[in-house]
Amino acid sequence: MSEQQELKKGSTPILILAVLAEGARHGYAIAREIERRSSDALSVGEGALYPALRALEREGLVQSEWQTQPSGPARRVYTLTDAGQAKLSSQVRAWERFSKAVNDILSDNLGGTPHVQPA
Amino acid sequence: MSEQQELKKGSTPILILAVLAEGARHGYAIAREIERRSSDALSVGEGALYPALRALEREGLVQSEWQTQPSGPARRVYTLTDAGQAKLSSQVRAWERFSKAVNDILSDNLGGTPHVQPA
DNA sequence: TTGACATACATCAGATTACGATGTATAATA
DNA sequence: TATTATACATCGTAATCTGATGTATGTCAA
Repeated sequence: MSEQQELKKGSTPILILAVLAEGARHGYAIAREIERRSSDALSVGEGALYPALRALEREGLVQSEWQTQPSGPARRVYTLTDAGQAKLSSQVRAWERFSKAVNDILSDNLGGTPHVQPA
Repeated sequence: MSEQQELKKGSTPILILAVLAEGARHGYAIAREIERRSSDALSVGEGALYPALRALEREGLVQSEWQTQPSGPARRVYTLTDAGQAKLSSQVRAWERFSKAVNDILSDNLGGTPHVQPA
């Protein structure tokens, strides 16, 4: 499947990778960070988050390690791998192409700058 | 489900509505138009197109009518309803919010203008 | 005339994904 | 004591996409 079609189906993995690019985090913190950075416009439910994290680890894009705390439950902390960083880069490019394509199709409804039609 | 979460799952309906906003078209022509207007960046396969059209009609967002041709197979021509036009408008706004939110999360990987951090 | 290709509809199995609920457990706060 | 927040995880259900397959018609080239 092409990366653009992956994006069409689910944006969760790219959002997780983007958050992890800033540094290692545990699952719950990733979800909160996605909400914070999108001003609560996006949220990844736990039923989507944990399966997605396991899939990313299975694909070698993230690594995880249990971390105990002096207080509170243990956390599984995720780190972006080199492969994950590379995947993020190509996914970001795919997102740019995808969102441009959608904007092109919606352009007449967006009220933006009119497009120049190729001859 | 919120409209933004609908977008996360599937962009096909909004693309179809946007094409139909320009005028009535039959299914096959809708698919070709989506490819054309996105410069082949997006395509809706037939296995996604026809079920999506039927769903849109079930929801009252489009209407269809069989049209015979002097030559070639009959076509089912779809027209946007008033409800469909209204839905398109709100979906376009939802798309703008959604893509902005994704861009906010990806911002550090996009190389665009840096964001001002709120105090 | 045969085959390939484009048009045009439609359905199906299989896979993926998301949602919402539920469950476990710890700790702080009211 | 009850609620809320943290933090993990799984499950059933629903929705959706892909790719394949099927039916037909029409055109065009070999």
